[in-house]
Amino acid sequence: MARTREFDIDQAVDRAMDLFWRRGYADTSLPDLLKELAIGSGSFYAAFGSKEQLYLRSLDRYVSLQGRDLETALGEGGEIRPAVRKVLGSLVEMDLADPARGCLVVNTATQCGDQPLAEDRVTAAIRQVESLLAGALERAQARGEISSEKDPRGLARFLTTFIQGVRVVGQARVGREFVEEALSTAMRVLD
Amino acid sequence: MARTREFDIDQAVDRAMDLFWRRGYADTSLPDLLKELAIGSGSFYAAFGSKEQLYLRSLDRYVSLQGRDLETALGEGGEIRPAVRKVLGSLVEMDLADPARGCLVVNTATQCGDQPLAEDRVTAAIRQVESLLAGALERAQARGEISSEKDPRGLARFLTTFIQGVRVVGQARVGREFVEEALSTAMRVLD
DNA sequence: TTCTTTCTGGATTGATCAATACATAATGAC
DNA sequence: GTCATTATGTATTGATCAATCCAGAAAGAA
Repeated sequence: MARTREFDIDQAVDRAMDLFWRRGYADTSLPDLLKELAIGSGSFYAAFGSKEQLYLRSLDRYVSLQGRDLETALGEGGEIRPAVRKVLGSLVEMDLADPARGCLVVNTATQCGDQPLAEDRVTAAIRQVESLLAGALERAQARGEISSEKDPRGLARFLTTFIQGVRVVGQARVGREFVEEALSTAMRVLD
Repeated sequence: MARTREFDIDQAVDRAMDLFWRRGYADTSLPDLLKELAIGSGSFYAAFGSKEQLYLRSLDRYVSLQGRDLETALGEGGEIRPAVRKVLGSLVEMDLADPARGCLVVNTATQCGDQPLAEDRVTAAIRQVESLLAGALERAQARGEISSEKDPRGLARFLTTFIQGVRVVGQARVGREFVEEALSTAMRVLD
């Protein structure tokens, strides 16, 4: 039998995700990654194939975690309006706490202009957010929290787009008040 | 006296802006720039100092052009609602026509995480959009097009944030219908 | 133990990067 | 024409990049 791997692959992906998130694809060099993961280049290529493949894997991990969080926030059985408000508010808090990060999906969308594999993942991630929101809005409408005249899909698409805007403006360091006012105004489309 | 420059600096900045816009900062190499501008490296460094300086100059040019367009679209004396709708719609058309481009300001915000000079320009660009929108909304409110109960600044900040979201989602290739529905829903905050 | 297999990490590869050096060309002042 | 000055483009620099090579180490099977 062969020698066993000395590091945990999933944990390494998490660390790589964090580094790519903070510094972007181009500004994260292979030496940076090797140092962060505390492995040598032989182990790196044996485990991940290439920098690009690890990036895609990190992105998948990010989308998975993000989706789980959103699903939890929207599925707790509470009212839809405070739930959505809380989701938006937590994005603002994240941006204020660490403006350099932003959203890995948004960063990928604007950085990897012609990488088909990355593009597909970005599209899927946006669709995932739309889908989770639409489901929650439909359930809220069935419960009578949202007027039956409203279109849950349109609302979901609006919120999905607005969320991406929040992630961008959050990186622009315009201050809490700016984003909070935008957020409060956006919430009115649910009325 | 000295030899005269054989190329037009402003035109070169425009071309560089276009290239940076399409390919991003990291993926635009110096040879790429030299080929696009049709100059040698000597001329390049004499005229622009460095790749980074030319990028900042290109970004300034972009923000200036963008601001002028927005000012024109909002200042033509027409009604505010069709004007805003037209601004948003033209962004959608741009994204559909050339999804790889997106918005140079958004791309800068998400790519240059720790470049103070770029950060300041991003912040200023967002504030510029906010300011132009707030002015137009105030004028519309004075004209009675917008309820006096509404807060123009809050509306402007909302629209500014939403616009950034449109630019991101436009790059995500989710299709025209998605963005159009988001846009129609967003317009309802002006009612 | 001996063998096969896989992991490990330092050394190395060739490519490419942004930026500089430098010889030459062009310009107007004199 | 002569000269000082600046533009131009090629050749070159040293650094850094992602990726590969390879000798040695660790593991279980026999």
